[in-house]
Amino acid sequence: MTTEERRRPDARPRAFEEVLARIEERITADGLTVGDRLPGERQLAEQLGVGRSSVREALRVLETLGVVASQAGRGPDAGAVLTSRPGNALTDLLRLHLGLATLSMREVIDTRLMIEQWAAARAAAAPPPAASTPAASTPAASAHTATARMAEAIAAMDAAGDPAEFVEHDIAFHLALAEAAGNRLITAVMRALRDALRRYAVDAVVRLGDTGGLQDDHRRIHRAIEDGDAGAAAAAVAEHLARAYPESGRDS
Amino acid sequence: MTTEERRRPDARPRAFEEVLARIEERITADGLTVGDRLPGERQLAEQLGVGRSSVREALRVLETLGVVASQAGRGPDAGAVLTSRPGNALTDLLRLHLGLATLSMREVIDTRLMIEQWAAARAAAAPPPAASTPAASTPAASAHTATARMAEAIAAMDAAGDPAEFVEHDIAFHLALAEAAGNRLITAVMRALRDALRRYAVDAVVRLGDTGGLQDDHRRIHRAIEDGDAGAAAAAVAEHLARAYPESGRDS
DNA sequence: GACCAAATATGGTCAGACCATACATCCTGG
DNA sequence: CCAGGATGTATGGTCTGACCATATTTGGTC
Repeated sequence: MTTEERRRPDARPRAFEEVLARIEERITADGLTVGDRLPGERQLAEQLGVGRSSVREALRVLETLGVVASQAGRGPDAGAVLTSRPGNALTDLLRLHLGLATLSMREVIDTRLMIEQWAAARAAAAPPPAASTPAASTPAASAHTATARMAEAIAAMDAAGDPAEFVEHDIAFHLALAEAAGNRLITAVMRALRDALRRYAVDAVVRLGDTGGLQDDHRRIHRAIEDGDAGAAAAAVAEHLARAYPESGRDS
Repeated sequence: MTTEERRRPDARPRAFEEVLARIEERITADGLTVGDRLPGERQLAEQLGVGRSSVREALRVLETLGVVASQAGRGPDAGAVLTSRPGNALTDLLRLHLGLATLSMREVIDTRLMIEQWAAARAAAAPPPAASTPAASTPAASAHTATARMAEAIAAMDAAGDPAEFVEHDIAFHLALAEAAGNRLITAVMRALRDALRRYAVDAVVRLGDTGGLQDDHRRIHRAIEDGDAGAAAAAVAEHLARAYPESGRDS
């Protein structure tokens, strides 16, 4: 009975939390968006009546959450700039909690299965609306629709020389699949899941030996999406994941 | 072309990043787990050859990710203790990126739909294995299986006096639904989604006026899960979410 | 033995200093 | 007038040292 509700439910907020709240307030109130700059650390400290270290801790939190990125030096790009990188936070979150055994590999794999089935069905049901993703997600993909990148990834996997290389393109394939659904939140989660499973995936490929079956699955998924057959797409994904992760990860 | 790849891809790591790596290394290497204590900030600083402020920034990051919790004072519970609260990080992540317009409400709602359909089907397919959740998720739920809590939430919604109260129990219902699937990662994501949508949900209830339809849905979902009918459970969830969020959230 | 006061360990915060970096500015030479 | 380098300066990154707040531990006192 010693450790019972040991949080800080009340407790007056710490200085950096106040800074955090004020910065967030400023973001929503002033309508700040990606690319805008925050005041310098010293200036912010003075404005909010706190020490610079408290400001720094708040900025560190925001950086962890993928909301700001700091750059030293001078000029338009220096200082704390608002960004939008939720992916790193999710990746760190998964890695650390997997390390702490808070999450099991099985749970991560099941989550991935859920996302991919959903994304495949969704991508098949809704054809790419002209310019793929509306907002800034992957600025590099202009003429590249997600399905086209899936096809490229399949070809690259055919040409891959070793398991590690195969997995890299496999990651690209499944990421493109998630992006095809056009949901940035799910894309970010998918990216984090794949990062967490990267090593695991290499082992799986090595264990299988032959990647022919996997490639057959990939082609079937791709075709089902292009044909607009949501049911077939989801089924193909389920088969594929079952082949890649056959009941493994029964730990915990 | 001014802002092109402005990250810090190389750049020698900052001190707090080194601290972060060493702490994570220690966690995995020494097999530290929830409840274990880290050395004090001063001691850690000396061990790693950095200033205390760098240690503090690293701890702030870990706290943001829900891996440690710090407590002042003295005694067994003081200091930085390893915890496991991935939920807060996800909630903050969603809230901030919604504020930055990196994510749209529609994307969040669609993600929620995906999770609930999956969870309902999963919960229906796999009956509760005796003691619901194995690890520490909601320590209060000992004799309470997830489905039992769903029934309780339905009753509480019937008795609710105002929309805010109704939504609170609605949240409990949907959280129990997610927990019924027995995946802690998905439960954590679901909790974050609901927190992000809380205000939105109240508006939706007020707009609907009558909560009878929602309650019918809730009962149908609950019954389908108890009957083990995965298809009916998923369909009921889809209908329910369509009723609650009818094409709204078309922003961005 | 019970109770209260002092010591102490811990995180929280601040102030100031210095370094590294990278753009801005100015000065010089052609 | 322009090109190029030297200097200036604003920014984040880091350390040191100090002090405060809190909560346990310790020890003294009745």
